[in-house]
Amino acid sequence: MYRTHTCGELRITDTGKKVTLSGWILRSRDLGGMTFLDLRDRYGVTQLVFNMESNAALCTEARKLGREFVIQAEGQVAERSNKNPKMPTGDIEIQVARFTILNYSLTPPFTIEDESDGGDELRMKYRYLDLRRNPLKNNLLLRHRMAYEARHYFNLQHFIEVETPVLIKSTPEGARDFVVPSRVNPGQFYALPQSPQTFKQLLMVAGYDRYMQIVKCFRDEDLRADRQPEFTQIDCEMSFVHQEDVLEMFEGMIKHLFKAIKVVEFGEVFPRMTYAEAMEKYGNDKPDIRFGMEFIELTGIAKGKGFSVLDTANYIGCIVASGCSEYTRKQLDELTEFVKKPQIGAKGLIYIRCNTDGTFKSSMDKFYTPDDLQGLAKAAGAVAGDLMLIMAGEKMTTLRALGELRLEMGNRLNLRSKNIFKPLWVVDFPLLEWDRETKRFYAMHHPFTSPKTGDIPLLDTDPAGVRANAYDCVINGVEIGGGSIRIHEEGLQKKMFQVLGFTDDEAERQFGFLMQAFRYGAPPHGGIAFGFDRLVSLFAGEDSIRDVIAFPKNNAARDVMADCPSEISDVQLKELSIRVQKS
RNA sequence: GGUCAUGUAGUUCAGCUGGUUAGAAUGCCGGCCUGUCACGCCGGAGGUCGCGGGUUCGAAUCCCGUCGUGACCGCCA
Repeated sequence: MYRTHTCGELRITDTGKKVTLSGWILRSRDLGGMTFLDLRDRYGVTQLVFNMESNAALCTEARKLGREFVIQAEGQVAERSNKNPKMPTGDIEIQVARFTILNYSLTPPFTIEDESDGGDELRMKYRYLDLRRNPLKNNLLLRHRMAYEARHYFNLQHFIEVETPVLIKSTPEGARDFVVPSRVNPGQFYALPQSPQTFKQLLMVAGYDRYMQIVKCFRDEDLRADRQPEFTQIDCEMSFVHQEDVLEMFEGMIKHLFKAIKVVEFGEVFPRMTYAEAMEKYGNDKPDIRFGMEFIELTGIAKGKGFSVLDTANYIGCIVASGCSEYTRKQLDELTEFVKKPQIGAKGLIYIRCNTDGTFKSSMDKFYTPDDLQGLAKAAGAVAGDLMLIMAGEKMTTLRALGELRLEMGNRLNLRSKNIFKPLWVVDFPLLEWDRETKRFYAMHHPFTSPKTGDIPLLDTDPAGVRANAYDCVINGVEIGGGSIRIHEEGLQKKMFQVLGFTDDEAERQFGFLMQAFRYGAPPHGGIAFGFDRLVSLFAGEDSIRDVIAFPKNNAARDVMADCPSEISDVQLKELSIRVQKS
């Protein structure tokens, strides 16, 4: 028997017990006459004590143990004369009678402590050592509990988890597919699923009614802090539901997780905001509503003073930063630089200081009298002590830029606390998006999303104006999940493919099996998929989903620990009938 | 594909406008220490300054290229 107890469970009430513990040496403190070792396992840390007086030979041996050696120690639980209130086991220690080295360890390249001295790159290379640290361990435990609680909720709601295939048919729509060559079908490829979309719809056709799956999905696109090539979704689908039924069910799941894991309760239903409203007020389809600072449009009243920047703009909007009228020239310059970054691309930034003495100071004083400025301030609801930040230009571009500025101000003013959670549903997304490069419409969500019934006639006259039965769950400015009510009639689905520029042949070749299934009694259905990694990182307060994934890929989609991807042998290539172009 | 940042002991970093032997902390090794818990004290080892080229009397420092890493834009139905 390697252990009778874990390193996290012994307390003062266990004093006197003979116990055996196994674990890793966290650190040792050699005081000469006595030596203390901190023994760590998944459950905690327990202090082992060795004394020269009582057992010189053993104590001498214990001094030689290095960091991260794996040992098994037998001894008696004793009350400490000097207790350590900082650790749960701090009232006791083990007076070791005997120990065995189960394994040696090289000195780890960084310290296995909460505040490690290791950099990102190194910790990624030795991920298994990094995972020994509490922050990552706690994240993985949190992840486990969240998956467990999600399944618990869905089980109570009569959902069943069904596994869908990982080797599936490639389709050109949407993200780039990862492909897998088929050995027995030379020259042909599977794709890894970007999501189990078609399969969950087929499960609805099959009558399974309420489906969920915590499932790996794959997208061969560039990475971000919140994007990995393989990621996990909580994928769900329901039959005989309208949009409201779906929102209610999955809002319930989110609320359950918050209640069970974070002990946070939301009294009322999550706010609903249309896509149009989100863009108008926040310049963003995933607004962070932990703070206000909503846009105020000034297009109608700010023009006509001879300031060409405003006069030629088809949109003028502002945000009001309360209490920021004292911003220095340097701070204003920084904000201007911020919006002029190529990623944001604004031409400039106009400010109006609403001074506490009732006067106004603006970067456009040359064109606007104090009365004019007062008028603008009044329209924006700015009061003495506030700073108005104004942007103008082409409407969509300006809204987006103002949205970025709003988030930046939120950061600067510490309005984005990680301990506050503000969820909402963004609804009524456009069905289609025009792509300038390929000169065609793409489905904003996916091609199976149903249009709002009233907007169906617009499919022929004004496709861009068609709204979809599509919704996103947004928390703190993070898109946590998205879904839609699907098309379940063959006719409408055909129409949709037509609008997307598919010929009947192409539609048949790529989605024939789904279209065929729809001919056999597809029920009305809809669903949603949550980004599980993002949800966990939100709960964990982490900025990157890498911190909640056991073995993530780096920026360049590489596993630096395993050095993957890597080349394969000529034999493998030949078997797969693949020839690699040497560059 | 693009923009920005970054690369210096095992590790995390400092090293100003170019100037003699490249520093600190931590880790590691050795010594001392009987109540530590980030133990303490003393001593020691450890660096081709990512790589290649250039400018210069002289380059960790300036320039060009390249590679690695990170953030973002494009991309992500």
